[in-house]
Order: sequence, then C-alpha cells, then structure tokens
Amino acid sequence: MIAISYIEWSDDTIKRFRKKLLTWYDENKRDLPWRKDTNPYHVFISEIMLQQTQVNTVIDYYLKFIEAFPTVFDLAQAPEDKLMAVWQGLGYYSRARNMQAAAQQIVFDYKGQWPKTAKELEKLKGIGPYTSCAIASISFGEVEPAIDGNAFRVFARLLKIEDDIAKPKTKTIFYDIVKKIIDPNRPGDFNQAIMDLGSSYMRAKNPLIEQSPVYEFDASGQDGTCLNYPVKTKKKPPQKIPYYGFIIKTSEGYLMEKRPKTGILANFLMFPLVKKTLTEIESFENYFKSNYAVEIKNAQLSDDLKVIHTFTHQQWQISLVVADLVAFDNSNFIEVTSEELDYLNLSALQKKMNKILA
DNA sequence: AATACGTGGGC
DNA sequence: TGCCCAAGTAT
Repeated sequence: MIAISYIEWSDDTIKRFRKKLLTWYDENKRDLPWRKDTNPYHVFISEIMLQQTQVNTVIDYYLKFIEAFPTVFDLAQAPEDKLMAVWQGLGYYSRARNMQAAAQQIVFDYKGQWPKTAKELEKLKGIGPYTSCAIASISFGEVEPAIDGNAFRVFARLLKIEDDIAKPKTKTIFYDIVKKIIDPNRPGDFNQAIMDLGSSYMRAKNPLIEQSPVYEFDASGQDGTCLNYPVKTKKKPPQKIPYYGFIIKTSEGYLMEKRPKTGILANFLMFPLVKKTLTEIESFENYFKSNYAVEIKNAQLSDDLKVIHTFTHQQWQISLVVADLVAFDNSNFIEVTSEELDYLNLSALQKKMNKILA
C-alpha cells in the first residue's frame, strides 16, 4: 500500500481560500448567457451542452436551443428532427436524446417540478455525478462539489494531489477533498468560480501562475511543478479504420443511407460507407446489389478523394467512390436532392463529405 | 474498470 | 501532422 499524500489545509486556510476565490469571482466572473439566472432548466441545458465541450462552442448552441425550446415542457414534446436540427454539429448526440428523456421525466414523473438534490437529479437520463452536483448547487444551493475537468486540475495543482484522474475511483478522492473546502454558504458560486479559475489562470496549457488570485494557496505553482498536475494516464490513440465512401449520383442528387439506431452517429443520414476488409471487394456494383439490393453502375474509385475524420476513439479513413444509381429496393436508403443536402440534419463528417461535392 | 461516444481548436 | 484538450455519462 502506497501512502498517497497531498497538501492538507487548516480550517483557517480553507476560510481564507473561500473568501479569496469568491471575492475574485464576484468581480471577474464571465458573463455567460446561462448565468443570467439560476433557473434549473437553463442550468440543465448549459451543463449538458458543456460536457466535454468548450464554452465558446456552446454559447451559440445554447442561445438557439433556449429560443427553440424555452421551457422543459417544450423540450419534452419536441419532435426529434427539430431537436436534432438544433443540436447538429455539437457532437455526442446521445446527449440530446437523453436530455429530452430527462425533460419527459421531469414533466411526467415529477409533474414539472425539478428535484432539488443531486441524489434525485442523478436519476434523470444523461445526468451523472458531475451534472447533478452542478445543478443542485447552482440552482438549489445544495452543498455539493461539482468535480469536472477544471476541478480536477485546479485542486490537483493547489494541493499537489498525485492520484491519476483517469481512474474512476480518483473521483471520490477529489469529491471528499473538495467537500471540505466548498463554501457552504455559496456552493454554486464556489463551483463556478473553480471552473472560471480553471479556464483562465489555472488552464491546462500556458497557465498564468503568479498572477492567479489564489497563488498564495497554489503549492505546485509556487514550486514550479504545476504542469505535472493533474496526473493523468494517456488514452489509447484512435483506432484507424479504412472505409469506402460512396457518392452515388441520382438524377437530381445523391443516394444516402440511414445509419443504425445505436452506436456512433446513430440515425444520421450519410453517404453509404463500407468497411475495407482484408478480402478486397471484387466489384462495387456486385457488392451493393448482393448486400443492399442497390443497383449502381460506373463505380469509380478516386485516389484523390479521401476524407479523414477523427473521433475520440476511431479515425475513419474514407476513400471515396463515385457511381451512378440505377435502382434500389431498400428502405434504409433514400434519394436526396442537392438542395436537401444543405438543410438536412447532418453530422460534421457528412458535411465534410458534402464540401467535396462543391 | 475499461470503453464507446463528436467536434473544433491550439500548438 | 499528430496529439491533447473541453463544464462527462452510460454501459
């Protein structure tokens, strides 16, 4: 058993830290659209969008989303295409579906009344340990630390916490530490102040160490080791997967395929993709006919047309094949006009392929 | 516990 | 370029 050590603060230090942090926050907090009030619906929408997504990216999406679905009731009854129209391009699309499921839970299971504790909030779809604590603290004043990437980094640096934040059990270590430090009188502001601190002075790269408002509490900043924190083991690089991507021309546009209901880019319309396997496809025409009941002709593999798209865990290397449609008998496929391509709900990958057509 | 799940930006 | 990151959750 290795003893994990980190800096421990006295009660007095904790009190001075809260005061310093919140004073700084009161004077310097970012003016963000979801900070105009503490309406739980607003906090909920922003927190879901902010999962693994940067503030600058979220701002426009948030404004459009609130305009399209002003209340939890609007979201609960929204048609899927309208929901996806607002979310397209943001990524992690299950967030949008879970978010609507959560809205329906609020409306039907909770009669429109938001639960006020992290424990209850975590029962909602798409709301986990971080988001439940964020909503509970910001909207309802519950004293719960919201441990996100910022909190990991800020407290790891302040206290020189050596635990690997890539390991799930480390979350409870940080939770227990921050639970003692969080200001019981202003838990929501405390959590948000830590996030603002983590995105400015104590950012991942190029931190502003000595100018930090809490430099006097910053152990790793003072001894020049702050870039060693937080400790985090590296993830595996994305697996490279070669595909053929088919641009199948129709009289007025292209043939598209509806992706499976589960998995990556679920339900999106996309140009048909076929994994390249060890056994080379002998003929694109025969492949489409026997596998999809889709008849094509003039299939031409282009060495110039390649699209590389990197997800978190996969990199798709797509070699494009141009062909002409003859006929098809498969409900998973649909003819789309060139004009429709411009306003359909599409993934960033499909939009990347669209650009090649122009 | 480990992996699936998107995207855009920075260096 | 390739790698890492950015307010995580579900399974």
